[in-house]
Amino acid sequence: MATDRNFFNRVYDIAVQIPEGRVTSYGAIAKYLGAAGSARMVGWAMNASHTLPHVPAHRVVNRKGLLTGKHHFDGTHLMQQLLENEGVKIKDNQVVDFEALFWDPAKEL
DNA sequence: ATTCTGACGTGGG
DNA sequence: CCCCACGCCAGAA
Repeated sequence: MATDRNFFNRVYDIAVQIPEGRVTSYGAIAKYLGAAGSARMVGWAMNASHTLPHVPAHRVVNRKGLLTGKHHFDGTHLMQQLLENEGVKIKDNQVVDFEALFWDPAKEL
């Protein structure tokens, strides 16, 4: 894995900085990383985050605010519960007031 | 090395 | 808003 952790590290670095009760999109992170258009890789990195100590992957959703990655968590509703626990309301696998809770690294960071 | 596949995004209709 | 097709790059078989 030479291609690697550097890319993952970058994603984690951003994800970890996501404030509680806030959410962001893969594309936003990807864009901030300079990998705009390759948002998939961000998701891929998140997959690897599964092995890391603590990465708030539940705060990362797709551009529609849909909890696309909830399937990758242990439970089926773990991601939703985590978000709701932070004050983020979920409606039909979708973040309520997504635009209001949206946290753009390129803008906030 | 070749071939999918994938936690996405964008553009066109 | 929805649906469809393409692009994008990294990793696994």
